[in-house]
Amino acid sequence: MRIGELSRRTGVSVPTIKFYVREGLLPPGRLSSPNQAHYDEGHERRLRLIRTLIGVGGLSVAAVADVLAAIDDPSQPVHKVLGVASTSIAGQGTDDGGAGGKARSGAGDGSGDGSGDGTDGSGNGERTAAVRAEVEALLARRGWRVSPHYPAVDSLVTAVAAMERLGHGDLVRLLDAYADAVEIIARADVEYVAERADRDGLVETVVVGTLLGDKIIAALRRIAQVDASARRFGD
Amino acid sequence: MRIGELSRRTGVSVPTIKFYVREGLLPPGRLSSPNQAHYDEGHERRLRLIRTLIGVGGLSVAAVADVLAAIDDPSQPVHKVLGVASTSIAGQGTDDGGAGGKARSGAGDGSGDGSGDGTDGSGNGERTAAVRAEVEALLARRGWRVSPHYPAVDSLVTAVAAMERLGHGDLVRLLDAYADAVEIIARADVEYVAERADRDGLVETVVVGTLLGDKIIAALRRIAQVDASARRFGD
DNA sequence: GAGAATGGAAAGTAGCACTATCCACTATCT
DNA sequence: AGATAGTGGATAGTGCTACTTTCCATTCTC
Repeated sequence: MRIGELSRRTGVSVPTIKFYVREGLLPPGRLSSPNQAHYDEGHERRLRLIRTLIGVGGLSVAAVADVLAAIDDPSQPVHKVLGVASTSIAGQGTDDGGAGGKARSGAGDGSGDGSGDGTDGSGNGERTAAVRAEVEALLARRGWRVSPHYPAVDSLVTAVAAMERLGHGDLVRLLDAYADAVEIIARADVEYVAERADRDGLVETVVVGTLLGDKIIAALRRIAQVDASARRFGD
Repeated sequence: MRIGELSRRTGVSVPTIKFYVREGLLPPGRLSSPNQAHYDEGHERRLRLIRTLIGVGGLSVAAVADVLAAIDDPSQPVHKVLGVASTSIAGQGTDDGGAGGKARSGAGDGSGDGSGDGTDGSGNGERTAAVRAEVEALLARRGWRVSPHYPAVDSLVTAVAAMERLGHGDLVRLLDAYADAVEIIARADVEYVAERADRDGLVETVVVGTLLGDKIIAALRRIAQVDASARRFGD
């Protein structure tokens, strides 16, 4: 098929498709003449994936490029790809919290206010270190064997530290219940992956399952909260 | 304190603070003279919350404005605020999936591409309806009593539909395990809220706990996946 | 009373995700 | 063979968001 049909089938405009090709999200079509290219269902599939990652997954175009590059690289082990996917998600949402002053720009900065300590938000550095220790204690308590450099550990530390900074440190008590719950989820995730021997598109499945899975879990939590609340306090 | 100190304490630049005041995220300081205003710890607290919502929570400035307005309105029941928070999160991530073409704008919409069906991506409308039925069956099976108009239900439907569209409909089988897990989480959440009688700042706690809680749960899931995977397949 | 800080308004900027416009072709219909 | 629509490739432009910069007439602080 040619670009027009690809556009019609996916609902993505022709200029946008061209844009994705330029950005390296979508491989170019196969040229049959200097200005005539053909696209196949692989392109269509990929394009749908891109739109979902951007639209439902909330990733930026650059993040999608990273994720897709990792998916396409057959030498990447699955967990590495997942790492890329996690940090790509995180890239648009897990950062800062009241320290330096820049959250989205990232131009020159150069550690402008690198005063020894104290002058800033609220002795941020040591706080984060304390939280990190707390988190590592949790992992040890759980017997979860994971490298402390795994990006998700950083996300966890960032989020917990943010809670404490806001004066909601009490919420940390919920972490053990969350860990219980998450074990169930992770077991199901891994079980699902384990039972399909076909490695074809497995990496994509993992990425989709993880990214969209997060959205699903968040939505289910809201719904379950409503129900639990109704149950606890009577209708 | 004056704006300079507020800035120093929180690490947010003076112009940015002014910007937040203009946008209605932060109430203006109390004027003592025509050009001299005072800010208190309430402002500081609020400013930290804003930065966290934007930075860690990934909300847009407009979404933060909505959430804060809901938090501040004492006539809003907690679940309504949560609804606003959910949709504010969703606003930057749960939409589209391959149909209309715009994903981030959201200006006038008015159900723009209401073509009967077919011409578009892949008979999207009926698919979504089927998914919705599936989701409602899940809720019924679980005995979760929640209005089907609750925004989280829409998010859930959107995410599941996106999975199916990508050819990963199999993943839906994980939903029951997720539901089990999420019940644990929601019970803990509600329990936590229930045991603090002080309604002071309770709404804020719920919002923070929900928004940051999602990040925490996602991070924990990644970590637990790594562990479960190692356990399943041997080191 | 001099220099720094403040409030308020308005204009400017950087990044992002597209979108529009061109151009020289090619495909297809008639 | 000619008209019309579609194509690849490149460059420029658009709209939106989240700030920044620049002003200026005060006001605080030393």
